[in-house]
Amino acid sequence: MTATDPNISTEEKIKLAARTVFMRKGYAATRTRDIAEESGLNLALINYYFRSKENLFNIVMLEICQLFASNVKELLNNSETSIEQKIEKLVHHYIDMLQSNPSIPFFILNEAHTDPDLFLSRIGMNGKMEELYIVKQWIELVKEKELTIQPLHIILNTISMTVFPFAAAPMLKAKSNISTDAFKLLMEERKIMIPKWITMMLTNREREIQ
Amino acid sequence: MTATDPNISTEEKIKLAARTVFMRKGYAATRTRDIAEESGLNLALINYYFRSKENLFNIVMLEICQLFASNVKELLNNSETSIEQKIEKLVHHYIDMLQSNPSIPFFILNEAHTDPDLFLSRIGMNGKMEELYIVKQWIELVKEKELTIQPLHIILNTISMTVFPFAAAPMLKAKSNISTDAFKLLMEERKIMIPKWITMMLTNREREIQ
DNA sequence: GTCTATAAAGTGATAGAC
DNA sequence: GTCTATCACTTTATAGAC
Repeated sequence: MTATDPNISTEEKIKLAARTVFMRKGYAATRTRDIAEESGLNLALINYYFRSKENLFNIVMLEICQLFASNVKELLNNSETSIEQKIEKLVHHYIDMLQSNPSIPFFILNEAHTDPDLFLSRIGMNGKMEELYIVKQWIELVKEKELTIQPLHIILNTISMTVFPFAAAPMLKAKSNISTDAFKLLMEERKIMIPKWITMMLTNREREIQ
Repeated sequence: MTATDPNISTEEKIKLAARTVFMRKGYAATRTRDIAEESGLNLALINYYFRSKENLFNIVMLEICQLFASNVKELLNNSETSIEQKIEKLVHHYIDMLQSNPSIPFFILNEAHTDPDLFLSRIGMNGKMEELYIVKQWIELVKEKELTIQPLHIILNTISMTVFPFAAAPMLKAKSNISTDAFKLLMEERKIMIPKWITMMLTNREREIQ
């Protein structure tokens, strides 16, 4: 399904083209002419269907952010799964999703950097981290295993190791001689490895790694 | 030292203001008027001193990228230090530098995403990763300890856990109730923890973590 | 609904006074 | 060197023909 497919509506064509260009260049660097060109349609149709560039952007961004945040809150708030299971599911979910949409981290960081509060309200993640079930589980685990580590470190480590490689992929591809296919394989490896590394951090007592 | 300090030259004031605004908003979203306002000076002076917005940007970006890349290549290519020492130095170097310049990761990712090759040639890191001494050390270590892990994973993990939190800081501050000071302390903790986590990944044989 | 032509506003750059 | 005023061009948005 591309923006020039004859079987989809004009409105949808514009939205698909906008999604492509906004993700590639960010809001400010994107011209409505770029979107018109990408969609193979006329410039005036953008305003006919979406009233303004900003309105079109808000619609596109909302969809991307919902994709990025979908299931994650529920996953972390599930009282039926263990911490290890949550982390494994989270890592799989993000890597699978980012393999198909590798520009999302760049896009998200860009928007979050420009206006963090607006961004978070848009993706419906207003709830504080502290209220999630996984945090309660973590506090229990820390007590039980006599760990001194903060849950925030583990959350940061999980998200960092999972998401950052996609954001850094353009540099990585230029700096090492890694191809797009090799990068995909690398991330498939990480899908297995990251939960193991996190488990290591979780099961080793601090004095054992000093 | 700010852009409105009366003791520095007009040229330097413009460069400082440009640095601030370009880092905050990226190239495309920055207007020369924003830089003039930030510096407390007149719009025309930007072109008087720097000829064009693009030229000013190139100068500012070069300085930021050199700051970002300074010593890193030498550090990773040093044949006198162990892998663990290299990682510890690298993590300390980046966290110290990013504590003072927290917008750099956003800026770097933004530019690298827009034009990776141009970016890499600008910061003088054209050499391939494979040629660095640390990679040779790693291959030796993998053989010796019977690890099956790729060095690239460890490099990615180190950079991810170190740099990504700064890129994600705006979201983190909005989502958890963490303050700017608490974030600084968190990163000081990570300066100690990250090398330990990496050492764990390095010293545990794969079968032991399965 | 879709197009061409154009208005309206924004933005980088410069001329010329001081 | 520094400022005001303005040009030249780009870009968003709209009017109006089909």
